[in-house]
Amino acid sequence: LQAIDPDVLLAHNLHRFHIELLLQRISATGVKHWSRIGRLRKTKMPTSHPVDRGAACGRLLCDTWVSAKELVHEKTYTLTELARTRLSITRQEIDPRQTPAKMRTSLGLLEMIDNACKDSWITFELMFTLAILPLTRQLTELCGNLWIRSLQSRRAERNEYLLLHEFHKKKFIVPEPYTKREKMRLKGSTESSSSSRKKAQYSGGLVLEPKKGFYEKLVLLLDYASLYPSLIQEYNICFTTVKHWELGEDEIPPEPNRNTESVLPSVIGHLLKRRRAVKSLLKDERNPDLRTSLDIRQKALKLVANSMYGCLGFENSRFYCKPMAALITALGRKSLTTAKEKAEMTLYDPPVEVIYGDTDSIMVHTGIDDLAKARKIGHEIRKIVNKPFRFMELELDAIYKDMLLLRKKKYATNVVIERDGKVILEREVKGLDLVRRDWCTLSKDAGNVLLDALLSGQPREEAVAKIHDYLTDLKKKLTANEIATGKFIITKGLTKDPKAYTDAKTQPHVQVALQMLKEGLFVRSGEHIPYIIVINRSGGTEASSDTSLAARAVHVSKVLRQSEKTTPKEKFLHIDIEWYITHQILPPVARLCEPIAETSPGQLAECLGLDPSKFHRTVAATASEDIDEANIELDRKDPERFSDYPREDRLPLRCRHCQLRGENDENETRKWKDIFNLEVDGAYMVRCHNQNCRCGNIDLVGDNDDIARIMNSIRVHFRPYLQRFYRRELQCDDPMCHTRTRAHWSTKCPTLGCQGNLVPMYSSSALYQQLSYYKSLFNLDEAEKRLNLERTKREEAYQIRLKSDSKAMKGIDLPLNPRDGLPKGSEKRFELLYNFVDDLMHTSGHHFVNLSNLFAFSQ
DNA sequence: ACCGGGAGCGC
DNA sequence: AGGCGCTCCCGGT
Repeated sequence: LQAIDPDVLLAHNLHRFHIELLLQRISATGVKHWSRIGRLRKTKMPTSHPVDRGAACGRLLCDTWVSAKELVHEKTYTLTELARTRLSITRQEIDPRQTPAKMRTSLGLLEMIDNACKDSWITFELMFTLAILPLTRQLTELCGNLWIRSLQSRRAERNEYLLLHEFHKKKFIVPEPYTKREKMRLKGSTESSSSSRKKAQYSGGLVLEPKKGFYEKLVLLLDYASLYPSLIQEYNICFTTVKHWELGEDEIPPEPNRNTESVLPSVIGHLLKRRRAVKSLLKDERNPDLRTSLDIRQKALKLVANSMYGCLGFENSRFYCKPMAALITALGRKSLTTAKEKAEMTLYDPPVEVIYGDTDSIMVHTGIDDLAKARKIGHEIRKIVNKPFRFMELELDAIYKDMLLLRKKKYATNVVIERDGKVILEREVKGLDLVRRDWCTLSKDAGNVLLDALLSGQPREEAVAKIHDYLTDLKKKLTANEIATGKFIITKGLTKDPKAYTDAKTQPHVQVALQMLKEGLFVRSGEHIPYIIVINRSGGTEASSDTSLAARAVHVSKVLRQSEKTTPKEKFLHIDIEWYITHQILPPVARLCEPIAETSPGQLAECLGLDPSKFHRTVAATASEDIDEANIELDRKDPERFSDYPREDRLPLRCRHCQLRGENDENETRKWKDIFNLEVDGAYMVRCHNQNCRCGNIDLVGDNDDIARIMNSIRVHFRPYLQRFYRRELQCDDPMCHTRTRAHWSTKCPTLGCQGNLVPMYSSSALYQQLSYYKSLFNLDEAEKRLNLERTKREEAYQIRLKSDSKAMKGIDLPLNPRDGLPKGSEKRFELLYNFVDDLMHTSGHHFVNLSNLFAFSQ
């Protein structure tokens, strides 16, 4: 160090590991002049917090772990992972427990040295790839703080310096920071739980209730550009204008006077203006080096502007001001609400619908497929919303195609991207289980397969079939032990040191961490613990205390290491396949399929080889309701129940003769009448009613061609009913509540404060009724019953009329049997058609009542 | 059935 | 060593 005298010390995890390690080794081995790791001669080596005590003062300390956490979004920030994702390098890891053994052989030692060199190089590349030094330098120049502090990612401090400089320049007196004692006193009075996250001190962003479902038409994403910074400008929010000093606890201050521009808005405005300028320079710049540097500059400006709000709500900040933070979020909520309302006030055909929104964005379902039209709608909404604002700007950020909206902050979609006139779709997944590290790869793989199927644009039935096949196959592979151990790894982070947990025994990752400590490994807060759940291995004689989940968690390395061994006796750790299916695969898979009407949790469970009846509970309310409804219909054996069946739901069959000969008038009577038009023409079955028709009013099902034609007509006629049912739209049964939403399994009304239940707008019993209607058209026995009934009625009417009117016509000239007058073989053809509808009913059976025994399809 | 701790997302 | 909002799992009561 003395010879090289570097300006920068670099390492991955420098602050929490390397500096301390260096000093520890220096003191252990008695190396002289320890303070040469810095540039100031010091005598006493600090025992703790060497960086804060200035042990390395005079040099910049660049910690790629710290910087990566601020600059890029990753699932985990180990050097191995960053090398993989950022540099596409596979880094070799060495188990620290192997170190002593390696150090004993020269070959092992060389390997260790080689490894250390490679790690240094990776860290170097990472620093350059992330542009850590130029970016932090920009931040430092902007805010006027120390560079080394920017490298430590202290946003609050950066912010503090920026404001200090600004207020000082304008001759303001700045607030003194609290002293240690004052902080202690404040904390003591308000009490605080040292452990987990604090309760929120004020309300934040508004999240609109999502209209859950699957959207096949285009969806617009409109969002406010830099919402909080532009709110500060728009409403002139400043320490000098918001009357935070005359407020009670939890009061939201009134909107400040907007006619002047105060300090904070001008600082923000300055930052945003400079960013716009840099961005426009970037647009025309061709030199790649300059482009990189300009891009870094615009990023830094954005970072500073965006972090202002967060620091206002930060209790330890010098410029902490809760009322201002609360006012900003309140205005943000208002802005989002007005954007939603204005979007919904537009008059488009079909009407657009705001299906979701979070803090600064609204998602608008256009109901159309035309990209250009959708974009136009987006820009029109944008214009309406932006009209009253001076600074705030709603932008059309993206257009989505095929969107699965599951819950607040959880959705998946394809983003429509136009590149060189071509349209490309790019997957975007937010918040779903499959983007979280605490689900095993197996579970995430399944999730991705499901999304591939659902968002591929193929028909829903096909997608669902693929999903069922995949799950069935997955189950097969799992039972056959064909899945790699690595797929079962679950990773969870420690937020505390393992020994600090009060409920350690209930948490798998804490249990594993404690086990690691026992084995002499370093484990501390912030570490990610990879583990696998194995089968309870208590032999029976021992007390079975290790049946709890936490006790069945084992560190990955143990499972992997044992699989290398050959002796079967030593393979005592068995992955708990059953647990993975029921806890890691089924729940996320079922959640993804919630809006998909073509399947159900029971069916998904069945594919995975589970007892579907056990998963009825999750859907109990909806399913049982449907079963009851359908049963009521079944119990009603009223032969006349379709006599007043709505005209629009009836099957419109036409006589092929009239049609072909052009003998049809506009008159509806030329249509084939179905049997239920009793009042018109008696209870005959399907005859042409055109008196002049060449068919001679013979029966509709004259030959085999007719059968094929009718079957097709039924298919075509039935499709929209099935589709309506598939959409599974629900509405609240509370007459005061007009909530409508798409299907999900909960029957509670999603509207806040409403206690109503959701009922299907098109229920399974309605669908069932439709099928029953088709069936009745071809049921000769039922027709006979109806004829008999009708005859009795007419006879009675005749008797009554006879008493009062001697000239009454008899009018009971009905055939005795519906089979009368039918051409030869018709009866058989009716049977064929009847069976056809019956089949249709059975194949749709499972859609009606999730796996109930109503249709006994389990065979 | 309800509650709180813990984790990890979204914005 | 910025903020709050929102699931989701688990165990305890």
